[in-house]
Amino acid sequence: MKEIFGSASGSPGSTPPAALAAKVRTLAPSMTRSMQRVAETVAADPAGCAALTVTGLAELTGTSEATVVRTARVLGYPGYRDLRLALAGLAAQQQSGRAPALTTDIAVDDPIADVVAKLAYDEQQTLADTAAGLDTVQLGAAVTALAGARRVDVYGVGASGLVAQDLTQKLLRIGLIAHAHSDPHLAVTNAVQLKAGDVAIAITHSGSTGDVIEPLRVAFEHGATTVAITGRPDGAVTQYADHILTTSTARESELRPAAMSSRTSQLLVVDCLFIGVAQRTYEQAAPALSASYEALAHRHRR
Amino acid sequence: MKEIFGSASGSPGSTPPAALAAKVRTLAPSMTRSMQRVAETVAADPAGCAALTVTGLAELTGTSEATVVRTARVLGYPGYRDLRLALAGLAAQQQSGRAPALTTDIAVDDPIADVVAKLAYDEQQTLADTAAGLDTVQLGAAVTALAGARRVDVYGVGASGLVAQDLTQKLLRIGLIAHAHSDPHLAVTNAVQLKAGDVAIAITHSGSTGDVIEPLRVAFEHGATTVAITGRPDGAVTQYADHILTTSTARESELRPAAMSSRTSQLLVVDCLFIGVAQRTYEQAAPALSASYEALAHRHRR
DNA sequence: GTCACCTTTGAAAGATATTTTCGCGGCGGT
DNA sequence: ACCGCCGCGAAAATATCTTTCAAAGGTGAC
Repeated sequence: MKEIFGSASGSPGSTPPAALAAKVRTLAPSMTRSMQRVAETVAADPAGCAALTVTGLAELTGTSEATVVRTARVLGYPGYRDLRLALAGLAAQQQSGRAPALTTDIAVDDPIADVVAKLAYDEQQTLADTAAGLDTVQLGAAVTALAGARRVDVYGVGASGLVAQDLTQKLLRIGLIAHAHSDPHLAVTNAVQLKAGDVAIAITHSGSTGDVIEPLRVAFEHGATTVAITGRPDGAVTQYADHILTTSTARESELRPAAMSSRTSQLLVVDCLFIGVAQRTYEQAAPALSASYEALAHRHRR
Repeated sequence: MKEIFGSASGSPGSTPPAALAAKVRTLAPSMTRSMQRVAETVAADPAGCAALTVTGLAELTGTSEATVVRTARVLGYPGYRDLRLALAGLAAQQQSGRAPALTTDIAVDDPIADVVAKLAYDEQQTLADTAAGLDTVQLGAAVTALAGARRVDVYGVGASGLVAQDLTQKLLRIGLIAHAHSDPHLAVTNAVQLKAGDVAIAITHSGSTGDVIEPLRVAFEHGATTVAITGRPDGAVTQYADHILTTSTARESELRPAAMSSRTSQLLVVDCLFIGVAQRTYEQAAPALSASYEALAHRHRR
C-alpha cells in the first residue's frame, strides 16, 4: 500500500513546488554522482522531464530507475510519481509566467496561433475598458426608458447595423416591440411615428454617421426618449441623445479595422441594456425567454 | 486575464493545460452521466483530484476506473495519467496567482454596476476559453481554403445569423465573394451552385440546427470545402465539415441565455478567420481595406 | 405492453509504471 | 593485498493504469 497523501484537498501543506532549482543546489552536495545527474536534468527542464516515466528519465540520465526514485526521495517527495506531478505544476507555472508579450500589433507574418492570442487579448482589453468607462447612471436611465417603452427603434448601419439587430432580437425575446433599421430612409420614415414613451437608439462608432443621426434627430424632435451608443461622446449624434452610452476603442491597425473592437464594445453595452431590461421586467421576461427557447427546440436534429 | 500559452517549448503536442473548465463545459453534453460526474469533480477541484489515483477518483465519484479513463479520453488526454499531470499543472497555476473573481451569477436584483462588471468578466472569460480551445491547425486549414476560394457561402440562423453576416461583411471588404444566408431554402438553393474550390461555412452553437446543417450537407456533397463553427464538436453538423472550429460555452443562467456567450465566442473565431485571410492575401486585402474606408468617409458629418 | 437493440457501466483481466530488493563491483582503510 | 562499506543497477514485487467483456439499463418500434 503506497501512496499516502493527506486527505485535505487543496492543502498547501506540502512543499511549495517553486524553488526546485534552489533545492537541487542545496541538496546536491549530499547526493551521489548519479543522483546529481538526475537532479540537474530535472531542474534544467521540468517540463520535459514531467513527460517522462521513471524508465525514460533513467535512460536519459544514463542511470537506473532506482536512482531516479532515490533522487526523488532526497528532493522531498514520497516517490517519483509525486516528483513528476510537482514537475508538471512547475512547468505550467513557468509557462504562464512568461505570457504577456502580446502587446505587439498583429503583423502580416504572425503565425496563426499568435493571431488568436493577440485578438483574444485585445478584445478582452476592449471589454475591460468598456466596462470601466460605462456610465452606470446613464445606463440605468436608458434601461428605465426601455423597460417602459411602448416601442423601440434601433438605428445602425454597417457593422453597427448587426449590433442593432442583435439588440432588437434580444428585446423581442422578452416581449418588447423593437425594430432595427439599417435603411436610412425607412429609419426616418419610421422615426416620424415615434412619440413620448417610445425609445430610439442610435449606434455609431464614429458618432458622426449621418444615416444614423438623422433618424435619431427626428425621433428626438417627436418627443421619443433617445439613446446614443457611440465611441465619441462629443460626436454629432449626442446632440439629439437624452442618454449617452460610451463605447471604448482599441488602437486599430492596418489588419485590424476599428470596426472590430468597436463591435465588441457595442455588444457589451447592448448586453447590459438587455439584462437590465430583463431584470426590470422579470415577471414578463422570464416566461418569454423560456417560451422562445421551447419554440425552437424542434429545429434541432438528433 | 487567463493563460495564453506561448510557443510551448519542450512539451510535445499535448493539450495546453488551460481552460479545463471550459473544455468540460463544451464536452459535457456529449458525455454520459457518470462521465459528467467525473468531469465535474475534476473541474471543481483540480488540485484535489491530482492527488488521487484512478481508483481513488473512481471511488470518490462513485464510478469505476474504466469510466474515469474514458472521461480522460474525452477531455483529450491519452489516459488518466496525462489528465492527472495536466491537473497538477492547473492546480499549481491556480495557487500561484489568481484573482478570486466574481463567480456569482447575475441575479434579478443585482445593481446595474454589478451587471456590467459580471457581464464583462464573463465575456472576457469566454474569449480566453475560446482562444485556448481553438485548434490552430483546423483554423489554418480553414484560412487556406478561404484565401483561395472562388466563392464563400456562410450559413447561420438566429443569433448565429448575425455572426454569419459579420463574417461576410468583412470578407467582402477584402475582396472575397461572400454571401450570408439565413433563409434555409435560399441557402440550399445556393449551396447547389457550389463546387470544388468554393467554401461553405456553417455557424451553429448547438451543432444540430437543421436549417444550417442542410445547406452545409449540400455544399459538402457538391465538393465545396466545408467549415463548421460550433460549440458542439460532436454535433450533427460536423459530419459534413472538413474543418471544425470549436467555440466555447459559458455557463448560462436564466437571465443570461447561452446565445450571448456563444456569440462572443463565434465572433472571435470569425475575426481570427478574417485576419488570417487578410494576412494570406495581404497584397490584395490592404488596398481593398483602405478603399472601403475611403468610400465611407463622406457619410460622416463634421 | 413487449421485444429487440443500443448505450452505458463496472468487474476483472491484462499491460505499464513504480518501488523495492538484492547483490555486484569499486574504493579507501588497514 | 584483504576487508568492509557505499553507490549502483538488474530484476522481482507491487501499485497503478488500461482494456476487455458481459450485464444492467434505457429507448424506440411494433
